[in-house]
Amino acid sequence: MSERNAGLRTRLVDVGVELVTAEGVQALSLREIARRAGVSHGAPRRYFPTHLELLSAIARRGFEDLAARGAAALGDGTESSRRQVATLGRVYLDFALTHRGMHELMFRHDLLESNTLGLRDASLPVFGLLVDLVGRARPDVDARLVAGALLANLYGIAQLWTWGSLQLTTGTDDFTPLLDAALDAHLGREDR
Amino acid sequence: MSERNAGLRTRLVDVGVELVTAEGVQALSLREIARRAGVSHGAPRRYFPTHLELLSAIARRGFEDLAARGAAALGDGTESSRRQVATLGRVYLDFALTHRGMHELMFRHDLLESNTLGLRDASLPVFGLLVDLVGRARPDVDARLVAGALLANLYGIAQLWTWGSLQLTTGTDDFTPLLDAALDAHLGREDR
DNA sequence: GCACGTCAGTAGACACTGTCTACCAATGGT
DNA sequence: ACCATTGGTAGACAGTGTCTACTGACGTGC
Repeated sequence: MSERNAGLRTRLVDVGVELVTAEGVQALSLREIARRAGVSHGAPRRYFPTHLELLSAIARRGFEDLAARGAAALGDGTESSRRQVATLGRVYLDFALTHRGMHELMFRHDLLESNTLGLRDASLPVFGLLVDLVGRARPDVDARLVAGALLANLYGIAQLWTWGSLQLTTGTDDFTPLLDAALDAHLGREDR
Repeated sequence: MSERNAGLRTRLVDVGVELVTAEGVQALSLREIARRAGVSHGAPRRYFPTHLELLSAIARRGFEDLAARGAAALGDGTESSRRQVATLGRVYLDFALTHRGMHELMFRHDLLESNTLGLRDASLPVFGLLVDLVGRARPDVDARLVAGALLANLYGIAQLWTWGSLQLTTGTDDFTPLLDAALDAHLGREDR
């Protein structure tokens, strides 16, 4: 515990990340976070004028974490762009399913202050990279359109899967077939 | 207003449907619904033991509404299965974007009592029909898998579009290109 | 050395939420 | 005429986010 008193601002976000990871979004009440940080319920207001801004700061950690995992998985980027998109998709789905609370928070737009500059800054480059890779993998189509459709597909799979709506119909408890189906659909089936 | 006193049970659901349509999910507090129905805040408890069960009943109306619109749009089903899936997709996206509050509620699993029998009963047949049509349109693949992936794609498009995350990147304010991209991707491009 | 203003956090109030419990008034059956 | 069940009221309770008044501590200027 070196950051026992590392500034209340970051400590609140730390507590929030732990809390949403361990207990989910509904546990992220302002007063509970303050309690676990060992301060009064009015203290967070000094750094986060509203509850939503604190939640946005916590979600921002999620996007940064996801981006870091993506970058780590891509490595030096020597693989084909097609395979790079595949690994990005797998990293995203893995993240969404192992950090369900955080993933839910990251896309609960009613809980986030979307004009929080940091949020867009942390989430946009991921999408930019995806557009770039898709454009390289399929030079024949509108990359932004296909990337958008693919992103929507991945997000939808993540959501329906966490709700269990797809295990019943697909039969397995492995989302790989779904992921491959989406990648094949949007990028075409080639090397595998 | 013939149903001025049509039984509190259905009146509460009516009020909820109006409310979520007009003001969104966050307006659906138990006490506000009771207020607008002209009863005390404890009255709903007689018919809906918990808030979630009332919300589930409201969401059920959404699924029934959506299913009715789908059936009406399909007509007698003389078109090709490929085109039938296309119309279903368009009906769904239209519904999601013109009834944003209701659509959000329908997929807010943290607000719904999933073991509410009526909910699964109202939402499953829609998916069953989709699997059936996909199987007819693409007999060469696992229909349940492709239908699941397509459904996830449509849901993701609906969500990202309502958040405005896709208008920026695709340029237009018409979701048709995205819908067509998803359909072409999962069902193959043929008649158009 | 001392007043002064700023900063960080406390404590309490307010309106609102969902749930629970005690009560009450009507209604219909025997 | 009595009684029990039904359908709804009213108040309490713990919890929430926000707002405001207040309290110390700290550094700076004089």
